[in-house]
Amino acid sequence: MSKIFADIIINISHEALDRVFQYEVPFYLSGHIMPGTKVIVPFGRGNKEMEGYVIKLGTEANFDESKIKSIIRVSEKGVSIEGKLIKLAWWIRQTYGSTMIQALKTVLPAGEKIKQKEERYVCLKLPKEEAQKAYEEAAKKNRKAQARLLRELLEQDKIPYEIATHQLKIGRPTLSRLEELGMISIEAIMYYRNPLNLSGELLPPKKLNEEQQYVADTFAREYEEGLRKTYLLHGVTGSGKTETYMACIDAVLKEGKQAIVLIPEIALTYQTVKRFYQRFGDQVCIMHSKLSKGERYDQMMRAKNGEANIMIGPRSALFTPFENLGLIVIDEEHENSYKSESVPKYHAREVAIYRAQMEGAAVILGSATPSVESYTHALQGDYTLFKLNQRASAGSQMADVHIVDLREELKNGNRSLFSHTLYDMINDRLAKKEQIMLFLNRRGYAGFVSCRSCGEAIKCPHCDVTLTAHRGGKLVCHYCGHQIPMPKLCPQCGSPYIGTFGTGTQKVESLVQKEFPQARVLRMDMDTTRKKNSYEEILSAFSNGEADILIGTQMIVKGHDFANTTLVGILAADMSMYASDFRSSERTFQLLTQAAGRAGRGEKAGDVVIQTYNPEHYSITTAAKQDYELFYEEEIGYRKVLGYPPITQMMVIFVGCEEYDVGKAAIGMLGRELRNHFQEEEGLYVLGPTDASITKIKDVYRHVIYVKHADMDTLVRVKNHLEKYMEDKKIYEKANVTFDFNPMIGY
DNA sequence: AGCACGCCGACT
DNA sequence: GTCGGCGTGCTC
Repeated sequence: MSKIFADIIINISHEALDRVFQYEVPFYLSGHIMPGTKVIVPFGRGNKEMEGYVIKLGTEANFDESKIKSIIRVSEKGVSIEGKLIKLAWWIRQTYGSTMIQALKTVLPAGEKIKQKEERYVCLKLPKEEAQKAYEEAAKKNRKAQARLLRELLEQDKIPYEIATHQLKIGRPTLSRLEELGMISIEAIMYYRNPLNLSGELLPPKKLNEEQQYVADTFAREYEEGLRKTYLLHGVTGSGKTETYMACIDAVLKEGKQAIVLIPEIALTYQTVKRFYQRFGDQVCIMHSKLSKGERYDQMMRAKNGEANIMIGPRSALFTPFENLGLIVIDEEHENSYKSESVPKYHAREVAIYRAQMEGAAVILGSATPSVESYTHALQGDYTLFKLNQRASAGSQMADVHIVDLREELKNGNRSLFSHTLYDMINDRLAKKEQIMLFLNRRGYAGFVSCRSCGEAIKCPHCDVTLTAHRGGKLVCHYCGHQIPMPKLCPQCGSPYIGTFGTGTQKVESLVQKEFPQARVLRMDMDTTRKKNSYEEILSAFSNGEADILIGTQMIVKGHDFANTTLVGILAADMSMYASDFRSSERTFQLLTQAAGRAGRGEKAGDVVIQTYNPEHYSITTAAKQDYELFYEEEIGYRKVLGYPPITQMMVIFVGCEEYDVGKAAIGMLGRELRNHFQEEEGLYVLGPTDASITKIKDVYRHVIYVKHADMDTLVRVKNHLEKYMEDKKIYEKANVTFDFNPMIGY
């Protein structure tokens, strides 16, 4: 029988965390040891007994076998939260493809070490006179390091650890020796900051309507019975999903458990968080990408120490180290931001369900426009489906939706951005002092520059995309940020007849100002929200009535309720439908539905105008009717016919390389190996290798292979085989290879 | 992080 | 010579 080796991370909060150490698993422990298990191992020259976590088991030794020691025993503490998270990291690594280190970095609380450095101080323990004596003695006896440190400590009795080691050049062993002698102490000063600084009175829960109450009651009953299910809460915009979540969280807290609430980054605003604070007070903590590392660490520690019971945050909050996790809520579960863009490319929904299973927690997914994946699971009975069909606040009703055919407008000689319908309605609302939102789906549409003589669009020299015209005569690449001044002549043929096509938000803004000079206009897009709180500022300015018209991209359709907004104009609804991936119709439907849901949140009725060149496309007609089921039927039909997720599972093998030929050779090898090794595999479908549709980004050439199969397990097997193959052939050294399962973006 | 090793100046 | 302080590097 062959030996079993375990890769182990030693439990020390140092850079050593970046390395794994291999130990042998003695036969009497085999079966007791798996990824996540905390074990005691002999470490270092003195074979000091150290705690470590097992992250992987295998039969191969990657180290001089004679030097490999054995695990002493399983740590009696059992699998703690770190162990669970490490096991989760292992699952993520297996499922999505990445190194263990990459997986660990996504899972373990970031900034642990950084925080310690910031907060650690060297303090003087002796009274002044004794310290003075000690200093003189040290100086006399040639204990230079001690003397340096003591002189400094006599002036200020507390110096940051970093200063001591770097500026005063005191070695770490010296400090610990002095600490042992009782002359100094090394203290980590901990204090928790509350980043939102919300205090004030708690508000009693809002009265739930019948539908909400039914959901909350059913959930609470099943939870008390010990059932841990995944629920899909399909609630129309404005149906009060948040109140319903809070009622469910209440039920979980009553059982002494903790809850994680995932929210898309963009919706994580003061308003949202405030509602949770008002209901649950100090039990709430938040994660936010704009918090500093230290602040984030504080929040994670509060969670770990049981000082907080509810964590609200984006994707990464999923890894909150709660010891007693009882519920994970994913709000707006269809959002793209739940899929990680970097390796490991995990989906928060799938990881949430796995973590919940592992720790005995329930999951609630909520959306007005559930992802096709989740709805399919719900129909199959994997998830329990709840529906909220009514708007929560009485008197608020669904808006009237008008579809305008832009082709007709064009025929009638209207070449402007605004159809007659929209133009009239804007004037009407301006007269009534009601507010208007204009939504432009800018992706792939913002003003690009092309030559009328040769037809060439001006491209970024580093990326295979057209540059976007910005105000002030600059052309900007939205992928790498490259900027050039607007050329006078076509770089291809030298013709002076070059011009801007398409419309960006900046252009819409100036057109609106020209057409409606009396209106006060606010614009919100990537450019105006780059600053720290500008997103909040713009929205609250609009909410306070400081502007009549808000122009923006996707980000204006999420979350916020503006009672006085009675008109939403979608200037060009088609633009997300021609993207190269299979989710484009779904995305269009979601966007339009969410945008339409912005109108008429108050007591006044609202109107939505959708301008489109494809008025008969199902994602537009069904969004206009706010009919999710109808959309779903159409969409799932297409996915079935074309073999796309969730009917068929899909894996993208992506190769990025600065040299085109090297990348092409690498992906060619993968393609051949894939076809050879799996030619017997029933139902496996391979497309490619081929150049990605955007062939170059930031000077990196992109190649892809698409692999499809009905079972995800088969695709994971393919991935595992290729990972091994790449290691053997050293392909990783030549090119960057990543895997993406059921991608959210086109390649 | 802890431990050993090897370097270097001071003192019996 | 040798002792003790100090920095460096390694740990499966």
